[in-house]
Amino acid sequence: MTKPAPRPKTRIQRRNTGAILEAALEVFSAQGFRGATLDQIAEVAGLSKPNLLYYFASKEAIHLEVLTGLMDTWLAPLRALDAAGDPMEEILGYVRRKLEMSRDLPRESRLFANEILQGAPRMQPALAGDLKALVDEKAAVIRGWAEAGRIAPVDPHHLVFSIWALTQHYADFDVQVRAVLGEGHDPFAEAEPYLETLFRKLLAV
Amino acid sequence: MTKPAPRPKTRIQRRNTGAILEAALEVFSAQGFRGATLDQIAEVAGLSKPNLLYYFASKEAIHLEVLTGLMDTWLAPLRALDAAGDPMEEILGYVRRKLEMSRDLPRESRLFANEILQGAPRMQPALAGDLKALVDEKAAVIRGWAEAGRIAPVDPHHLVFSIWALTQHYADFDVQVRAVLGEGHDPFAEAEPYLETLFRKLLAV
DNA sequence: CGTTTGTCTGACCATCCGGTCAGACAATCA
DNA sequence: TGATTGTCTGACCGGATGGTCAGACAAACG
Repeated sequence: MTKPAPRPKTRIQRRNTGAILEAALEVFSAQGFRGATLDQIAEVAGLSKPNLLYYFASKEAIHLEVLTGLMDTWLAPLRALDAAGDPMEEILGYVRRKLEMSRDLPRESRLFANEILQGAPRMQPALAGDLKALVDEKAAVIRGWAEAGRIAPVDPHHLVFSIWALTQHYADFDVQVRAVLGEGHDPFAEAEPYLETLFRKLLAV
Repeated sequence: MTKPAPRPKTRIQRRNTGAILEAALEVFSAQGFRGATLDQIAEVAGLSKPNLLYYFASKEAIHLEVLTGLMDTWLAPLRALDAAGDPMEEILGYVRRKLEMSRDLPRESRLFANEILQGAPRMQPALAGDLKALVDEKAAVIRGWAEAGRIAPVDPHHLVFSIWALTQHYADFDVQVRAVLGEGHDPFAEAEPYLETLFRKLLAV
């Protein structure tokens, strides 16, 4: 057979591509794209390097697949923001879900952070495309709430940025947060009420 | 003469070490430590690779020198927080200075972000040492203000984290912010009044 | 059972990259 | 001016790393 391995078809393919993507997430998120090596990923996945390259065309291809495969998960919390719900509870719920993702999926957060820090060389289109569309849509919802006087007037885009910044900070800069707090702290447990208060005050009419 | 080049002594040494550190900041901040190469730094600095290694012992040594050399600049805004000043104006001033640093010194911001994202392998001691000490000191000041009823009660450490997160986000995730906002926006100009409002509401008694 | 299709690997290659070194070249100064 | 000290480079080295390939091996299926 020729080189391009078809997408998950057989049982073995599903298992191995899954193991590779999981291992790649582990390694890429910890070392960045350039810092990660195929040998590391192969070892974590429990496969040989040539076997990785039997399933994926290149290191680039693995990275891209991890990135795109995680986009849906990553944007789900924002998608769940419901125009029909109560404004304050919807936004606070979004904050809470994002903070939980930072706590439970820090590798995903760091993976995206690494990519964007380097100028998003492999994600530029997705940012200006799907992401912008989604944010614009939800920003319109938030603007509607503000204009109806149901929350305080705020710039909806920068509100979203501030939610991203404040929640992802606890995943991306985890070592710094823990170093500054010292022993005996649970950053996420402390951040939750802090952020709830912050956004309640910001949005109260 | 032996290998270790003495610290800036002659005119030429000062000029070249300066050019190297400037070039290293440029390259390390854009590519991360692992992604940067000595050839790139040498080219940006206008020197040959062996000449870099005449002035610095290794790639590691250059990186460490850039990092430590920038710490003072980086922490200056927080150091300037004055216990004797007006609480609200002091904190808003700190926010403004940090945002200006994100705008004017984005390379420095990304350099630190890269380092911390990778687990701060070369900065752990500085974080748990000088940085923690400085933050603890200023946190005590803020706690004092809160207990005196001059600002609303807040967790001072997480207040500092939120200032870092919100301001550095505009430097570190610049491409994402610009992609989502689209053409015709000045992220920093928009962020300034947004952040001022946010912190005014958070801290108002 | 044999054939076809799919899975896997050891050995290998080319390139990149951090780092070395002998010695050329330039500045300084007695 | 000659000697000393400081600056710089071309050529080279060894290890790491992404990627290839011929063929061994296993599963599926008629």
